[in-house]
Amino acid sequence: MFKLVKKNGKARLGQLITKSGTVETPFFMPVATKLSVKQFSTLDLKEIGNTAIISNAFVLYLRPGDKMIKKLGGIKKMINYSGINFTDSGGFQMYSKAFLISTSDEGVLFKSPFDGTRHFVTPEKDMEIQLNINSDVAMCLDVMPNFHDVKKDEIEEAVRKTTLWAKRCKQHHDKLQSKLKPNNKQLLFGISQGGIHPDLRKKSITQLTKLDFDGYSVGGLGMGEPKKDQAKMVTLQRKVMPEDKPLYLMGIGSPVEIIEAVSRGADIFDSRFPTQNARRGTIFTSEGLLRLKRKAHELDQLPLDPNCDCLICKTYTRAYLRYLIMQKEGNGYRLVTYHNLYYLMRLMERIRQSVKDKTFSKLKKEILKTYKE
RNA sequence: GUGACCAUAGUGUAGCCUGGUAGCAUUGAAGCCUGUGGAGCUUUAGGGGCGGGUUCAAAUCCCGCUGGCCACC
Repeated sequence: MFKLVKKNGKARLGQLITKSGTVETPFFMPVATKLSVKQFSTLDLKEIGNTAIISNAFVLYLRPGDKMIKKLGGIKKMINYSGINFTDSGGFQMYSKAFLISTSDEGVLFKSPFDGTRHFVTPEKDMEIQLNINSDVAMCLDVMPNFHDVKKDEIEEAVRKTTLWAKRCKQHHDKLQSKLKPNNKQLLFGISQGGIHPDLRKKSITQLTKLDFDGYSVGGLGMGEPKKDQAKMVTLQRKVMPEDKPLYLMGIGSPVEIIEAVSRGADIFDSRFPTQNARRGTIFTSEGLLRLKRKAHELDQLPLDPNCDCLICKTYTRAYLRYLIMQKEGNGYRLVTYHNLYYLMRLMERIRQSVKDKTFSKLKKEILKTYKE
């Protein structure tokens, strides 16, 4: 369920309504593959005003097992997080040789990176896993080729398979859901593929929209494609899909790309970008990127971001945080993760507010200027 | 005092026996990171204590000095 509340240009303010509650869009989800944002707790998430996270159905199926999570009452009860939760299908893992063995029209053969055991996952099976886990929003099992070392005809083949599987996901999901009460239903999003080829991408989205999903994701991007092409795919998808459905740009989490995508009608984002960058010393600030590991900050008494009012900026100096990161102290990773996610939460908040106030373009200009070059 | 061992990049080390481009880790510098395998990748900078000998050629073999370390007295 989605309600479009307001628009400013193509930027949208909306509400995503799930069985665990309603959250305002646009929003960003930190990645919690194994039911935990790395170095972060659900208490921290609540404190910074985070409203949604995404975990990974395939990884959870391997450990601790979807049936185990079902016994524990589903994700929501198990981790006691106040926000809503998405699960990714595991399609993204096809990008990783550590997981993928082969795919066929029937499904995908994965190996467990934990113990090497093999698992054949069909679209139907994937839906069952995600329903056992009982996330608020499930994702279709898609086929994600690495478009850097793959020819166009292989991307076309991925689109074909993705559509085929989307159909089977939807049918099986409907069947499983039919037994549930209306206020207890899991949402299901389709995922488009097609790399950065407009014709393939358009074909993919068009086919998906016929299946009537609760939302539509742009998949397969955030892999080093030119920013222009990424933006083009968002524009294209927004144009083809229904306006009263949310557009989820998967895997994108840099401030500039988020605001560019919002300006083209994207509503939902997720990425490891802010958390991974934090751990590696790249900090988001009101003055642009801060490279914390530079020696120039060895004695730096300033906070990470002088204009930030997060607990970390109010408490610690760059010098101390730099030292902790250099020492690879777990606590240091946590502190910088806190700031980067806090920064992104505030950005999303400002985006929503600016759509309300009709000042989105001004905000976009400010963010682009901040991260110029 | 006597004897043994050691001395290589900021730091920690490999090579030495069987002379011939000095390798690795970390640190420094720059960049990358986007539906996360618990912290990665790429590029780059920086070196054989001092003096002498042997040799076409010495981090490598020999002598002395200096410094360290251990044992004994």
